Amino acid sequence: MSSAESLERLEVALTPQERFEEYLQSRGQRQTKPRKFLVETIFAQHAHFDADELIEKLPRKGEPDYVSSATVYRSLREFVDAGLLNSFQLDGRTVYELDYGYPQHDHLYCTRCRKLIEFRSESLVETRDAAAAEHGFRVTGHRLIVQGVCRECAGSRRKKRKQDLV
Amino acid sequence: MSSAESLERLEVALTPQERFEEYLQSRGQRQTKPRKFLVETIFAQHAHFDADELIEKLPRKGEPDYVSSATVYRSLREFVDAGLLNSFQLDGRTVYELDYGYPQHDHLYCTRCRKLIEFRSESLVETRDAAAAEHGFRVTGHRLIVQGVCRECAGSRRKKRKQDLV
DNA sequence: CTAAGTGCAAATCTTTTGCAGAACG
DNA sequence: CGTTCTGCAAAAGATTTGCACTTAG
Repeated sequence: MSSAESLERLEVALTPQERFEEYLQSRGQRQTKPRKFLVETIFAQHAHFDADELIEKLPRKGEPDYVSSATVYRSLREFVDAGLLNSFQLDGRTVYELDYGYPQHDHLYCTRCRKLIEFRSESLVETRDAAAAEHGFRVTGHRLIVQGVCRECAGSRRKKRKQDLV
Repeated sequence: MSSAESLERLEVALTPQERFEEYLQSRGQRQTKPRKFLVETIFAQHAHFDADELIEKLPRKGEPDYVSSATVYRSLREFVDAGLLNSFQLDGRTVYELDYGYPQHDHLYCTRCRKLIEFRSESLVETRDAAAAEHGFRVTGHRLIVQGVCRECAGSRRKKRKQDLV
């Protein structure tokens, strides 16, 4: 999974597992071994990850607790739906991050080392709402990614690489 | 191509064709019939579009000026590189918009009708830069999409659809 | 001429889906 | 027990790529 400068975790009433259980019950769905195992694995660390990176960390086919990738993909969507995870697109793939128990934030994306840095900005939300209001637009959320070069990469003065995208 | 509330076009010294020609020359690449035709088609209107929508508007196989989709994809990337177009990800696909000759802006995305509304905000950029500065991050650009419901859709009180994503 | 560009078809990559058997409640 | 889930493999959708032929300069 990718490294990332992270924000503090918040106090929450329920554990992710409990919260997910509520979600499942409310929809007549079942608490299963793969789902439990995935929630556990994902919340065992704070990091951004995509489906593939998650699958890499899981037991392989044949080993105990193996989960097929179809189930991984299906579960990730449920977790987003349940409010456990957030997702967004980056360089073509879907990136997930912990949402439940973490404050709303945005990202700085270093195009050199591909690191995602989280940051909070109150005024950003205000500006967003003001702009939306001018268009009679009712905001439900937003996705902001600021591209650039992080402190570390800027320090080690390397020349721009071809991969510095978008 | 999708409808969109649009911003004014700016004054620019070169036409998109000329600008692209410069780009090609600077890299020892060639001005070809397909490339010329694509630039012409794309800049003939202001709209957001993806590769597939563009291909739909082009002549079919067998007709004059037909361009293979491989070439469409290849060219779109060149146009972005050349600064003619901008691109971003939306609902899984790559969306393009005219960049050369248009002011920098962000988007409101209506999750009901899928319309993209452009808006400008000076303070947004300032806020972005301030936040980035706190992390010693050198900004090269950003991508912001504000999700919600546009005036028209909010007016015609329809209930939320399943597709109201992220 | 000859390097760059194009069309075609096949290959990738990521994610989704149909289905038969497994497992919750 | 009746559903809901899962694993498997195949499908799908978007984009890329290898290659032989075409074309711009």
